[in-house]
Amino acid sequence: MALDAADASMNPYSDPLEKLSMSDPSDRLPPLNALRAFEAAARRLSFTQAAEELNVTPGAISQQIRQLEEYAGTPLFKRTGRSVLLTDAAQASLPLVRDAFERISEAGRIMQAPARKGRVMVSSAPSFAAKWLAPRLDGFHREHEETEAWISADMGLTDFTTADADFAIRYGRGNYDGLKSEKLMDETVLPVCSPALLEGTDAIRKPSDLRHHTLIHDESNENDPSCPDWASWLRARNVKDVDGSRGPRFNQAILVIEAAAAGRGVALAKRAIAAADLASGRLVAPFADGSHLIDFGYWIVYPKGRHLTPDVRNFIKWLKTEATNSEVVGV
Amino acid sequence: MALDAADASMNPYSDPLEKLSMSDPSDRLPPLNALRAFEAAARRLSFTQAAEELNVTPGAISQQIRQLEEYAGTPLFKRTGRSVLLTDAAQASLPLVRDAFERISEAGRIMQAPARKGRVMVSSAPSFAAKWLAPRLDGFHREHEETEAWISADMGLTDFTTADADFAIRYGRGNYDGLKSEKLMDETVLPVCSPALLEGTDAIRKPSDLRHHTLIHDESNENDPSCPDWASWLRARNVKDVDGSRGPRFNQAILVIEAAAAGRGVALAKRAIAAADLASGRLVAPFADGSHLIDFGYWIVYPKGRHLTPDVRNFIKWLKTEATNSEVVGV
DNA sequence: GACCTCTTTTTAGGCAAGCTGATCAGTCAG
DNA sequence: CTGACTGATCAGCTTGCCTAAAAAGAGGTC
Repeated sequence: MALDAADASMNPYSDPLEKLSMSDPSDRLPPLNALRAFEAAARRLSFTQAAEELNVTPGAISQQIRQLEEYAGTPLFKRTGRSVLLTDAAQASLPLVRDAFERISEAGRIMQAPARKGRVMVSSAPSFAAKWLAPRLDGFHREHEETEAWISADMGLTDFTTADADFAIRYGRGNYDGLKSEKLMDETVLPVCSPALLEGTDAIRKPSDLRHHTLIHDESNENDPSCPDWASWLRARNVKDVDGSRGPRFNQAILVIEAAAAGRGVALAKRAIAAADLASGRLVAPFADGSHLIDFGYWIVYPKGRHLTPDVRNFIKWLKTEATNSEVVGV
Repeated sequence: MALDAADASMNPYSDPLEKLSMSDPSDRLPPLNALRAFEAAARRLSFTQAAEELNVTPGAISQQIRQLEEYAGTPLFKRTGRSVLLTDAAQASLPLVRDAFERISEAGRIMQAPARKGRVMVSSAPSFAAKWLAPRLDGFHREHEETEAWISADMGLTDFTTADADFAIRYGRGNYDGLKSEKLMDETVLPVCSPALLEGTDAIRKPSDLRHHTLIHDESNENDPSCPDWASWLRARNVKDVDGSRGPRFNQAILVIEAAAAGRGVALAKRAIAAADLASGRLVAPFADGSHLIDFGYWIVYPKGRHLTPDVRNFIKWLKTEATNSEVVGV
């Protein structure tokens, strides 16, 4: 279908202009590695930080940017000595560059899919991984013998641009920029303690009995205003003669659980994290009505546009079933 | 907002799995240059052709593909000895890769926009460029002194992946895969000849007079069934005693025009290409009702998603005005 | 079945891109 | 002014990438 091959070349205009259409095709695309430096530098607005991110020296970034500016024929950064700013040309092209790299990253994952077959890699907060996820993993493996799950327990937000987890389980409100999230389950907090504390002279039977016991505090909930601390829990139950502020504090849910299980006192613990120990009898919930639903919950999170393999989808499906069961059973 | 920085690391699962999340981030993205080789090889289904396209040897492509396959951990091509086929992994990732490169290409253009300011680069068929576009260009330059137009007269389809024209003017039906097209103007064919042929003993006054003259044929219209040749033109006018098949044939519209202007005979010419010579009196249209509207026309064409600079938009606007004027005036 | 042709692959070797490390230069705070 | 931070530059080295040439397969042909 050479539709306009109709006309041919011998005309007075083709000669002096030929070099335009004949410009070396290899110049058509920007230098790709330079683009990566550009993207990082533009995102951080700092060559130094871009260099750290890409594990090279600032000099390397500087040269890559210069190369790209030679390609563009125009500056991409305004150097102000102390910091760098984007020029209009850079600003205008950046979204496309970023988008392109996201696609390339996703394409890379898809290419690797066959090699990863039978493997699901999940990133999760350590406490949740240890106390909720890990104990259930055998069940998944029994259902899906061909699939092995790799759990990566990470602190902090999972950065999907550098981590290579298939998805993450995050604790929060579910609103994550640029990420798709599906609710896994709600969370509730409730008082828990070692069964030993239900016996003896200071046996715990009602909230006011707490005055004889150590209160263990979980500071990992600072970001969640809906999550009660001991003070507000006691206030809600009209318990006046217990000081809700005393007692040890831990910044990790798992430490709270372990301290309570060791009999050090009564903790206001997350149900999901305490569940396994409640089931085994290592911990007990002394009050029937102690539970308190909070705003934060567990979410299955992955980048928008990510293609999930069948293995991953199976795992997520299983996770949701487990979550539903554990909520129904109250464990 | 370290939402799930709540939990920390000391748990039995973080150790053996740490290497997963800690995998070198530089491995996250596929090797970019290898990706370009992959895209070309996948499109052509041939390493050899991909090598030609990228101006390298087949060996280079082979190595790049191997490198990418090492990254993917799985083959991307099935080598059948005679040709190569895509594996599922390659097939699945290809659309994303292609998309990414389109964005990168577009980003590159945007980066170059400031350097190209004041320049509009148009690709057009040689005949149209010489006979319609070039004569009008002065008018554009008078209206937009700050903008210079560069005309690239190319045979064949403009390949926007290698050419760096801002847009192309194509002759055809306007349906081009993956390209956006806007109608510039229709085309009609009509008999034209040198004014000398209207005088003397064999002066042309009515179609049947053509029997005394040479018929010049334009073979550049083979693809357009709606475009009449001399035989069908004569048949439509019930002229029986003229042999519509005799006479010289040219495969380029501009040669047809020049032959007619030189007095060699009567040509069935495209109005747009003949217009300038008709206006100057170098050519005349011997018959009042000789025109015949055809299906093919002139289209302004550029890749979907291309960002047009103000200069380019001005030029296109001017082109459309010129086209409308020339159609109204019938020139 | 031997041969021919058209592939991709595999080597060794060379060139150039890219990085480093040190130095220079500009900006800003104290 | 000085110290601390930034990016720019340069020489030198490393490494990625390409070429050239030969090799290995797969069809097709005589």
